[in-house]
Amino acid sequence: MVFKKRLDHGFNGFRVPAIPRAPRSVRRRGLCKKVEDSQICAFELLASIAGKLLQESESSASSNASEGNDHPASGKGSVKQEQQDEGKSFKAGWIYQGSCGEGSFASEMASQNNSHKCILKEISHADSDEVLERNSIVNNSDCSQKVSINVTDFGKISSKVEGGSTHFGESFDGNVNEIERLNEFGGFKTEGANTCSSKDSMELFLKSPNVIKSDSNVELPLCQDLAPDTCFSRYRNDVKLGSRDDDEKFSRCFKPSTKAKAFRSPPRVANRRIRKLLTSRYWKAAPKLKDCELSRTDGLKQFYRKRKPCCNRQRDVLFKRRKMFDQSSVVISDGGFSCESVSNSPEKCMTEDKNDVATMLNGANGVSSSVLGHQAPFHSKSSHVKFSIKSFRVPELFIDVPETTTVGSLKRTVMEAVTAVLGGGLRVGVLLQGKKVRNDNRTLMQTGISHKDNMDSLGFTLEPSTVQIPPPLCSSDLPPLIPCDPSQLLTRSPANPAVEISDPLTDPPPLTNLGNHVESNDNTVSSHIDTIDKTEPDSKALVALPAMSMEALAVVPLNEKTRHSEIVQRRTRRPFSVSEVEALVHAVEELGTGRWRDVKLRSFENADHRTYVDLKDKWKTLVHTARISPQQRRGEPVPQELLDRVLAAHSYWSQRPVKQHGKHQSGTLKIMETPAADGKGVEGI
DNA sequence: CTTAGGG
DNA sequence: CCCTAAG
Repeated sequence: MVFKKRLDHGFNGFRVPAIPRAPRSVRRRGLCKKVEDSQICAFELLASIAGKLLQESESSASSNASEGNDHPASGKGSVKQEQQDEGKSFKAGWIYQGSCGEGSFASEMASQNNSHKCILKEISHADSDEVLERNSIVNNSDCSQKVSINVTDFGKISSKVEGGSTHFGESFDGNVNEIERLNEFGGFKTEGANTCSSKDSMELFLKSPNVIKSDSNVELPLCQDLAPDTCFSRYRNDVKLGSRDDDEKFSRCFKPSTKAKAFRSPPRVANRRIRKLLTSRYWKAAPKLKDCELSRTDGLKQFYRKRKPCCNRQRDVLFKRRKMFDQSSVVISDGGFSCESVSNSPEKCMTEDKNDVATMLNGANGVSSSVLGHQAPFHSKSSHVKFSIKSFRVPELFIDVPETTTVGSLKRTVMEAVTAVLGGGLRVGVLLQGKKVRNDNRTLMQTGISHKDNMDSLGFTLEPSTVQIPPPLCSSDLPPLIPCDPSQLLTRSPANPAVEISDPLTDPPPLTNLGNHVESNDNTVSSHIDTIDKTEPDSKALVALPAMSMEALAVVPLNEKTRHSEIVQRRTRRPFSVSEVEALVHAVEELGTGRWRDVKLRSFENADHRTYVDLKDKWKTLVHTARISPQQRRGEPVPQELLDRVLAAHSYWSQRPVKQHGKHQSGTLKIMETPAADGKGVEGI
């Protein structure tokens, strides 16, 4: 059974801006081909589901009153109660669903490989149908085969056909167990969660018809209509990172959010603009964190310290958060959920991690919902950081269903998976300038998150909270389960940086909290599995857009820059893949050296992490590499052919300065397939 | 903001 | 990759 690598698909809650990702590493290429269609569908499904969840949460948010009721992750017993108690409260609902979903999901996966009951009523037809059809297309040959749909953090989905015997279920099972064993997956109790719970949860969802329908309708269309294949292909495209075709397709798929970059001419600025637009545009769809007020350092720390008992702590947090929400301000702890676990007693954290997660989710939802309600109040206190989170990406999901399954069951399965992930297996990551901020104990100020600075670079991610297992899974041929999301993508690459980046100085002692493990795992995973595209850190998950009017922050802090120096982290190292090199070489062949910006635009438009300076530097190193003996070369070997081209292009362009108009023209490169037709060439003539 | 180079 | 000087 080969598991295809899942493609990353930028997916933020609802059409969201995707973070550009570079093509995956060559290594994974082979694995990644296949059923992309289904992926898309699944993706869509996922998106729709996420949307539903969000909406539901929003709608019901107002109604939640009971704080004490949440025992989110507590597991089995509490599930039903919660359901009843909190069914109305969207937040609770989320949690509950989440945990239930997971459990059910897991259990089902384990127990029934073949059939999934259609607990869920049909949510949306088009989507599922699509998915099934596509799957069937792929798998049509063998009925016994199973179709696996893998939804990554990014929201990308990859489906695979597994040979006759389906192992997915098995493997999944194993994973689940593993997870349980580790306590990583709070809500992942197979036993506790049974179909019933899942059903219930599903019903809960169904109860809010509006949500469901609207979402599915809304979301699916985006991708389905737009050749999904192509969209995905982009990710796989190893050769050209930024090939226009891909971009175009891509953009088509995700019009609104997708890559702002595609649309922006001047990269960053435009990007920001777009972000803002998007933010406003999707305000409703994607819950935002508005007016999140972060109390600074002291406040945060104390805030945490005060709640030691995990359970209580969680509740308190939730409670406070809700409160905050009500006030139209969200409190974001620097540590975030993971942080809590970290700073406090680890063990407890471990066990209750799930709870935390759930809480977190609730908080998020609550936030968004509340945000919607009160956008106005901006308290611009000098020491507060305000921002909004546009949307979150749904973490990777791995879905395995038999071909013979019904659309309805598929939907249900996806729903459950999504619910499970959202409800129990997520943790929040904070990205600053594309880098993961690992140190939970640092204050925002120390981290460099001040209301005045870096707001644009501030991001949040939702990552699978359960980790530890992932690495093995990933590395092994096991299908990437939820935890393993490379993208990490989350971690995907971008995220990875966290590990490297973490500031040695300030980094609090290795708390070895889940969070840390996770991250490290992610890194590991990503390194093994994918490589490229994970971009940023963005990785994965969700993207938080700073779009808010930071300007609103009136007071300028005195210390704004204060700690910046500390923050300054080196960008994570992202070795160029062969495909990237190929793209670079090709671009340079055509454009010549000295036009790095053009090269960037031409071939790396979508690779946010590659700046023209990076490209220039890479070229520099390539030239050097080409000149040294193969034995002296390090890193991923670059095909000699490319190196030859590098030298040829280098020498060619060295002779004809770009600036020169006439001369180079005549000789124009024979070396290159595509002579510089661009600017200079033309001009020269 | 881009380039070009050194570090 | 970073940093910086120079257009």
